Amino acid sequence: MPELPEVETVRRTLDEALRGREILGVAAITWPRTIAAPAVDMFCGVLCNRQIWGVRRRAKYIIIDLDNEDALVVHLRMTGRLLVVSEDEPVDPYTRVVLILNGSEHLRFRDVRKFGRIWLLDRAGLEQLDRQLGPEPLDPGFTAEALVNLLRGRQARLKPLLLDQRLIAGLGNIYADEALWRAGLHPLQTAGELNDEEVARLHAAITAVLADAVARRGTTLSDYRDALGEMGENQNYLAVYGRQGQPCPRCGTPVERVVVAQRGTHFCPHCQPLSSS
DNA sequence: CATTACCTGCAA
DNA sequence: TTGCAGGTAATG
Repeated sequence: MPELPEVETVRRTLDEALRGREILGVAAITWPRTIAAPAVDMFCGVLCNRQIWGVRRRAKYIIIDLDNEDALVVHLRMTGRLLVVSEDEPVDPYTRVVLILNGSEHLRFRDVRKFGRIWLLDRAGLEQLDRQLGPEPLDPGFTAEALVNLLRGRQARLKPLLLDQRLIAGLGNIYADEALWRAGLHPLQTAGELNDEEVARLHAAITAVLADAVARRGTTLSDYRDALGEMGENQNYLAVYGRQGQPCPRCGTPVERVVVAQRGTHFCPHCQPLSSS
């Protein structure tokens, strides 16, 4: 479900709700595989009576910094939600982990498909995670020149490359398609064949698509909600994702859907020609 | 590079 | 009943 804009929106709402708060204990872990590391006993022991410094994001990971320099790291995968609610709120059947906060509230992890994972990592673990991930596309250091260097010599096609978190961190299936549409580039285009002007267009498209979606608090197609349970608005502004058969907003040509690297891929055959330059 | 696995719900 | 879904890791 969630890509960079959704995770960033969860981070912001979570930081507001959790900064300075205390985790008093673990009320329930009803799907233990959610806890990826460490073992559940140690997980609960370390979390008990920890204060929360703040909430950060790296790629699609939520990082909740704790007062002992460990961090609770959460990946929502497809259907995960992190919710701050009153302890009186009924626990719905898809809730997998419940943490008890001071002030009679819960931090709940809800996840229909059980793909989401939570880690309790020390500083070394956080650094290792960071090293596995490519640059943050909304950081100032992510320039068009940086993207030129990342794509140079690459034989892979653009769509799968944009989904590779080791190259650029945070894009997923929605925003990869939206960025390629905005840049006027075909998803099957060989990355290394782009000229500098095309890479500059792709860079501008990636940053604009992500920034716009953050401003609209993410895309809610079904499961995604922020930490207060609110939906996003960006689903009302998608150009091609999920719009196969409907007119391209730029030229009116019907949007096509193909499968690339096992992922549904949406594009405008007129605005996104496959060139061989 | 492609396929499978992890899971459940929902629409066709 | 089948296939598909916003993600990623583990296999050939």
